[in-house]
Amino acid sequence: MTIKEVAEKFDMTNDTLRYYEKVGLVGPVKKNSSGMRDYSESDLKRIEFIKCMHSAGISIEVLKKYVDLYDEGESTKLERQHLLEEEQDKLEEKIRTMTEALDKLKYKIELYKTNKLDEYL
Amino acid sequence: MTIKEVAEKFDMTNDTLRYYEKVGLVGPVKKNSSGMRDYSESDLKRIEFIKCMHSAGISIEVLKKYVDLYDEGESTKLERQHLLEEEQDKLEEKIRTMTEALDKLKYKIELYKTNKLDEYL
DNA sequence: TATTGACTTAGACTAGACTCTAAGTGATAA
DNA sequence: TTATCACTTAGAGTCTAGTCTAAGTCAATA
Repeated sequence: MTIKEVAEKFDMTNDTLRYYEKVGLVGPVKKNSSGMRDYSESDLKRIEFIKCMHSAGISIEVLKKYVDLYDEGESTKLERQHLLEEEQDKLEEKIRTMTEALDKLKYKIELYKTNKLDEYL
Repeated sequence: MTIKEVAEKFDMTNDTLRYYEKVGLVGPVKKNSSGMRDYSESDLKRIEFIKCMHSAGISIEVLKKYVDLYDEGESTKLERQHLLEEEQDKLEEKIRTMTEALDKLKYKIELYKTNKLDEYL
């Protein structure tokens, strides 16, 4: 699969895909006889996982660490699990924070709708 | 209330408070006779609201726009409401995205725990 | 009185995550 | 066969949201 096709599939830019490869999140991606990237199935699966995790707010740095541990092999299994568990905690905390903010936002919108605004902001 | 006290109360830095004032999110904060900031109750309420919304991922730019509309007065009420409704939609979408990612993360951790990992990454 | 410490300002710097530019290569269409 | 187009690289530039620095002021303590 070409870089363009991958970019379209995952709705990201070619630049972002090359950037992910440069920092070592993906690949190195195989090149065809003309030197152009040809993404494999497993490249695609990595990209999907990374995109999903990154869109949830997990940093490139943390994802890179995970990928590096993965590439080191079996011996890092437990460390990888712990890394994921930490990210799970952070993610749950973030969702809580956002849900709280959402509630406040909804309350404020309610004030607007019922014309009961007399507050600061 | 001094800048230090406010920073402690909301767990942010003096620098961030000055930055918020510089971009017009808060204040202008009153100064005492020695030229030092003395935050009022309504400054504190703004800061609390802004901190909460920003921690949920609403950008400084959007918050600034809201504050500016607020300061323009009554006539912008409907526009402000619409702005908040848009942010509500975005926030709900973000929470959905993050919840999806969280589910995938939990599933992956389960694979680690039951030693069923045979996948990519 | 001298120094310490918390504040003030303007403005430079930083990190993270891209995003763009310039210069070049290879395959295909006119 | 020349032009066009999608790709390649290295490296520079951008944006957001701070964060830090330098130089200075003021009040309180040694």
